Amino acid sequence: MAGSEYDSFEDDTDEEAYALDTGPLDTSFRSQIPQGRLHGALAHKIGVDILKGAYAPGETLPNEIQFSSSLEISRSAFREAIRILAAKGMVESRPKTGTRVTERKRWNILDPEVLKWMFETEPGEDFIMDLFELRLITEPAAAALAAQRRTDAHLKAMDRALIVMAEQTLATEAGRQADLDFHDALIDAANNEALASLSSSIGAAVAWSTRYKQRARALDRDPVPDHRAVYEAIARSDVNDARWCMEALVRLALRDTQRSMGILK
Amino acid sequence: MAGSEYDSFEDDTDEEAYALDTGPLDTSFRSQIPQGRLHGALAHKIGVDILKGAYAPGETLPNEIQFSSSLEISRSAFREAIRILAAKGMVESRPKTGTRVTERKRWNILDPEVLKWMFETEPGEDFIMDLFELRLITEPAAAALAAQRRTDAHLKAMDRALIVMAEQTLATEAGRQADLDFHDALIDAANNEALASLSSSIGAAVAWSTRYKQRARALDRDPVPDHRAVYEAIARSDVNDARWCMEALVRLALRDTQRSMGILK
DNA sequence: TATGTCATTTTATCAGACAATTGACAACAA
DNA sequence: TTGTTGTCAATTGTCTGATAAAATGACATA
Repeated sequence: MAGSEYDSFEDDTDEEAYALDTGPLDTSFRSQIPQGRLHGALAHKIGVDILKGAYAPGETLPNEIQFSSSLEISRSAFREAIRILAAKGMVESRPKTGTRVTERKRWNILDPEVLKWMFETEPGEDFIMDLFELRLITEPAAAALAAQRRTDAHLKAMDRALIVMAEQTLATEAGRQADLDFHDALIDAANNEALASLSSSIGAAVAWSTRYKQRARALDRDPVPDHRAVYEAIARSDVNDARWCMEALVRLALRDTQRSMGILK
Repeated sequence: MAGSEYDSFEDDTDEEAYALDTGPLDTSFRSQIPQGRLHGALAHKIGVDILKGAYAPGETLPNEIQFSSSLEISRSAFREAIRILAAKGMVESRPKTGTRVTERKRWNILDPEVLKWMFETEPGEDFIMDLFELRLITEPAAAALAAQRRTDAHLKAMDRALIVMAEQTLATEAGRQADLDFHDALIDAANNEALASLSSSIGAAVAWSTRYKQRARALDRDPVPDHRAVYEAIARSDVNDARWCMEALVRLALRDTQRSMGILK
């Protein structure tokens, strides 16, 4: 598993986190150890710029000729990048008028990539609250469904993940992966494709943010007991307790995230 | 408002519903009164084919040269279409290996376009159940939040929409629009951007399906009383009742959808 | 005032070339 | 045998430059 280095969800290296913001018209995204394809890297860059507000909704981008040549990139690669952003609802193109940023309401902010870009831009507190409020709605419900529908295989997978988490902690890549594995197994147990899509999008984005978390300060709290409690409730098929324990878990995660982002002191 | 005819979410005309399925390698999408851009139409076509299972996950599509020339389309337009699908997690390209359909688990099925494509393919009962199960989780929660946070302006907008619904019914475009307006106002009242994104994606797709619904058989049930009950609870700031009424509303919508799709007799 | 025509701007599409990546396999070495 | 290295070929990726089509806004006309 562990994601082929080569897919549309480009694996960002840590270098990127240290990249200087040189404004919307630089070409640094090119020299930054050009990971992945040009169109993907460019979509990423413009997407993040839009999320940062460098281009406001309603604003039209420079036209293809100007923009692509100012970025020293071919029109085709540029257009493919724009196509990606349009597919995520962030821009809209039409002849004569040009390509303009759509109103924020229409952005697919639950798209995994958009969500990841969001967390790269140090999103506002209100957005983080919205996201966790949504998690607070869906995750406990998912846990409740999992408690009803889980099989022994699901329990086994969750248990395995918890063991790895316990010995690796979230400071290691393996530990974070185990955390994801736990949630994946839980979502799989809930047996709802739509819920799974939503949950894995958000989960991945939040997990991504924990990398910054860990960088900022080592977490003092041990995450295993909360997870274990959820596991036990699901193992007992205790629907209400599963719901409740998961709610507690998400609330703790929220606090950790707020703390790491300086919202709580 | 009412969506410019000219955006990446191409407005499909009714003609399309009558288009014959001529298999994956035809070029009919071109002559079908070519609505919108070629890349969008092609992404639509291939996307729907993937959802229908014409291309299975893991399968690699014909290479760019072959595929684009068999469709009598330029490579650039073809590539832009593929870029769109990749942005939605449905395919993955790499040199030498080609472009292959990704595993279903990675598709962004909550993307508004993907969802719309899904409903065009007469999705399976299990998918519809998953989707309504998710609505059953999120919509009552949204109604509860709306009951806490609504302003008089929200109430006014909802009331206006209900009046239009009452006099137009869901058989007219204006009536369906009023239905959407009601839910938009409700979601706006809930004041959660992430929840709004999710809810409007699903809501739009389901509303889209009601067009087929109406075509199949006129709905006997009057939808206004259920909506009115939700409205009143929100107006009273009665959180629990708002949640409960919305749950009832979604359950009724589920029954209608099942009925129209022949799942219930 | 309303309507139709037309020029202009911009994206959309096309064609064809070359570059870069990578998977497969052969050749070779330890 | 086993692992390493190198070569080849297939495919996507990128570039260039040209032409088509769409939509806006100005302008003429009724």
